[in-house]
Amino acid sequence: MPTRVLIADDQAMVRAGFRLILEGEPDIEVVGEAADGDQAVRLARELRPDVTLMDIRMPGVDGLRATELLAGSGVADPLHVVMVTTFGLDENVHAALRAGACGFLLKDAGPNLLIEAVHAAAHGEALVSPAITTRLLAHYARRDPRNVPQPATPLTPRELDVVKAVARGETNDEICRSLVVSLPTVKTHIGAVKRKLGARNRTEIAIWAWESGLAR
Amino acid sequence: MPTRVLIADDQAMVRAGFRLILEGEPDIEVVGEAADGDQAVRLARELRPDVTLMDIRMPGVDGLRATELLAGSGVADPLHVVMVTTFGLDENVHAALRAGACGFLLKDAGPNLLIEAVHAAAHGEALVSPAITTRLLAHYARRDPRNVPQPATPLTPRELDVVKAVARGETNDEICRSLVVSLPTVKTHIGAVKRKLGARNRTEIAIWAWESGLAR
DNA sequence: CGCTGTCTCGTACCCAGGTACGAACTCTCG
DNA sequence: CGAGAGTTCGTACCTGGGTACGAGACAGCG
Repeated sequence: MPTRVLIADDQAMVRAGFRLILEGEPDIEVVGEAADGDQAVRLARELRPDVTLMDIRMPGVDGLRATELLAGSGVADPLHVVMVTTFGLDENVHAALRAGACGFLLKDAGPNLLIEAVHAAAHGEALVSPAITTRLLAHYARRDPRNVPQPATPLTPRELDVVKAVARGETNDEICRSLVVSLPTVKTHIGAVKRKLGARNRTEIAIWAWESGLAR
Repeated sequence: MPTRVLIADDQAMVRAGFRLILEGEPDIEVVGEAADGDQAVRLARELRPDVTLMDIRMPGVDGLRATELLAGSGVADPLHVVMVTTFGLDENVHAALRAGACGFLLKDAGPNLLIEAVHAAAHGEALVSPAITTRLLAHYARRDPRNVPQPATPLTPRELDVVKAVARGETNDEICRSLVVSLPTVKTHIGAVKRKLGARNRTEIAIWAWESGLAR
């Protein structure tokens, strides 16, 4: 059975273009079109498409809000919305993800990516425009735990325990209770960790834990 | 002028498949094939392709190492390597990005994505397989600063300054010097911040700063 | 004008955090 | 078995962090 797609965009020409591209595919079927967010939500509830192509900028209820509404109302569960927009502003990407979108395309992406994005979304996977992916990767790489300096002598298991506790903001007293040891023991461990990491206080230990991906 | 592509994969069938797919495109030209990492590096230096499709698993020098070598030797500047692999293990993605890769494809991706990935890489952009993108996005969304509870009463500019300093691991003494105020002032501000954030100590302030995206 | 909020500084006190020893016990490993 | 590493605990001491006051200077605002 084909993937059923709903197209939501305020420009009729864009909708027609999308429909033309998608209907060239045998396993994709366009089941409806919406011209604004309100209509998109209503049609999604009625038609239950597998995938919704949603423009961000639309009159009245915009694409982000519409996606939030769909996510909130339990329709389309799980939600397979591919956001489509002309500009790839970071805030939009953030907002789209938060709204539960599954994919993010720029309109200059070309037909192939559109088709692939629909296929991916149908499986619950996500395809993101290359231009945006580049920034996403930069974001990912910058926070690469491997870029964080590792201690010369590795931390022992017990020391890792106290580091995690410190990174949760626990006091020494809380740590000694959660690890079921005495207070001097906690202090000993923290002292060792400080020496190994070159940290000057517990806050620097917490920072290291976050940067290195220990705390999450 | 067409995009010149080098294919590096130890399996002849895979290379032939890639070549077939890519040569169907008018603006893509396959200029060479390599069967291992060593050969890939030598050919890349010699042929100067616009884009290199690089398998991760290859005998001898693997794709990751080869990419590192290319990045280090100044060849292909900027580096346009699309990693190709059968499995999308997180560590591979991480390592590939660190090595300077520009794109990451699973071999089950289909011809369209391969072509689009080459086009994207030629422009310095990145295309990532949907299956991997999904995890990448989860990573991105989980650290969304908007998910962090914001204080009821907003922090004043000066308070934000001390929060940032705390999140850098500075002591009160260092803060009062870097902000050019007295020590009691710093303590006053930190006290106010603690009340507003509901933090019990400076470490929790630092944690909040990292979660909310203030500290980077 | 007086009110309010912010930023600033001071003094005094308390305690959690950090340092510096020493010393058991339990492992593993050569 | 002896050596070393890791974990545990103790005691003593000092400093930095945190709290509780009060108060002056300055800005914007009704």
